[in-house]
Amino acid sequence: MPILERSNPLPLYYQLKEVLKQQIQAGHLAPHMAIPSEPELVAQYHVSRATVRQALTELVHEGLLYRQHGRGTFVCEPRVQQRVASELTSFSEELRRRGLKPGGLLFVSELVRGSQAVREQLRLTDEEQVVRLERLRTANDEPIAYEVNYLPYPRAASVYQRAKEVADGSLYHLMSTEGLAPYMVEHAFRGDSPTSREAELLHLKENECGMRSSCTTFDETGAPIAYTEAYYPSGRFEHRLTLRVTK
Amino acid sequence: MPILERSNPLPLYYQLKEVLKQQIQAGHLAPHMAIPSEPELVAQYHVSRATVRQALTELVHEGLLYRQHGRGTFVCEPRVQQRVASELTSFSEELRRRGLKPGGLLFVSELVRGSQAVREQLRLTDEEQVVRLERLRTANDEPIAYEVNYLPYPRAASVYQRAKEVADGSLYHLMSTEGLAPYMVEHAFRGDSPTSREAELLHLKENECGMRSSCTTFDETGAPIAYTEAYYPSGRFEHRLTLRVTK
DNA sequence: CAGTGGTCTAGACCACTTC
DNA sequence: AAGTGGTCTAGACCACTGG
Repeated sequence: MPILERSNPLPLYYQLKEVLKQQIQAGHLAPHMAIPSEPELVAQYHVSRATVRQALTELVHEGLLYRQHGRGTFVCEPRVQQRVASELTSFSEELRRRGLKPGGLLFVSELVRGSQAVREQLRLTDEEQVVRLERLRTANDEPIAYEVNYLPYPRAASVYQRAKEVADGSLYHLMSTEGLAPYMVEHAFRGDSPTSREAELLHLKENECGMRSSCTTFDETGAPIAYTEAYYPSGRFEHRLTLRVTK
Repeated sequence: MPILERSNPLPLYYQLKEVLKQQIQAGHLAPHMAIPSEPELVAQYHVSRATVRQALTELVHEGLLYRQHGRGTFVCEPRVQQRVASELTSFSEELRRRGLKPGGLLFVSELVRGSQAVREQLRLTDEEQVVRLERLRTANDEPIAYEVNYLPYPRAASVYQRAKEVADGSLYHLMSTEGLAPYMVEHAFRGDSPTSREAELLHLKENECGMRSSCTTFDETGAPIAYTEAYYPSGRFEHRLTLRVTK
């Protein structure tokens, strides 16, 4: 049983969370098994019950544990653990998880005024411009999606300068390192036919149909930090999203 | 300033949450405005700081507030509040929000063995059957989606008996009242062409394309409680989902 | 009944922001 | 320096579950 380090700058509840996470991943705490009760954890790790409860409450929110009043605290199924943990993963990570090799081409990275729809979504003032990234995504070197990202300019200046890094990588990850951390996204999906440019880049026949998605990303304060439009031709990629119910 | 009732069976932190929610909705606490500090709330409502923090922490999780260390606690934008609150809404509610009149026809409600895909998703044993509901959804009396729901039978027996109620209503709501509360859903979307039955019911031309979705619903323990397949023809409905980033 | 998680208190010290 | 939220303690009583 590991001991929590009081000299460690990381909070005790956070250290306890990490210990429990590792025990779950290592299989010492199996799905649907009760973990030690709160008083037991208090005794084992020499912390107060409030600290134990803070650790457990956060693990419940992260989908690793569930509680039952009067019975105990239990380990969630791996299926739930993974899905809740992956509520927002990058496209490339998702491809790797499905055993595909992610790749991509960055066609354009430019500063433009943007269409009215884009300006509305990003709530720009009259003077502001947008960073526009145009990407062709590939899986095992086959084109599977055409994607255009828009970011509000003065705020995303540093992302613009590092735009070349996102050709086959994660825009969300780059944004997070530059002070534009996604907090919430709204996705919209609909069946649609491709534009001529999409048909060309994705090697589609005239009437081949697919799916179009729009996605607006917000930071913690509710400010829009990205707007993305993408086209997925039929049969090459399935978009998967995990939601939890807020009661 | 309302006073919390100690004789009320509802917990103090819960009463405080409700008071703050009402003040936000009534506009007494405007977006991006700081709410009273934690010590101020302690004094105003005569509760301990731990109680105040429990109320605030839950409101942060629900997307109504955000905290900034050293600065204060602030009200989220209505846009964020609404979207986070609607992480899983019923189809009919969603239509009403968009100003459309929801409706529907229940074609079939039956007990069947189910395809292998369905049986795998619901993790059925060899003896178990599934409840199958087949629905045509309408908005303003126009068909907009064809949907088939599967529920694991012995568990969903009471839902099966009340199946007629869900023709134009919410299956999730009915399930919740019958001990099958959704905790997590996994949605998958892809562009696709309609089957002949879908084309007929939705009045589609041969090559008209649309979107197909599959959705598996789980309860708190990770047990699958529903599996849904749906087809949305192009141009009639846009599927919107809100996600929050778990860090 | 004993054991579990749910609620609550009255303190304390710290890290961060602002002035 | 003053005020904010972040962490932590050592208790207490309650509601729910199980044998």
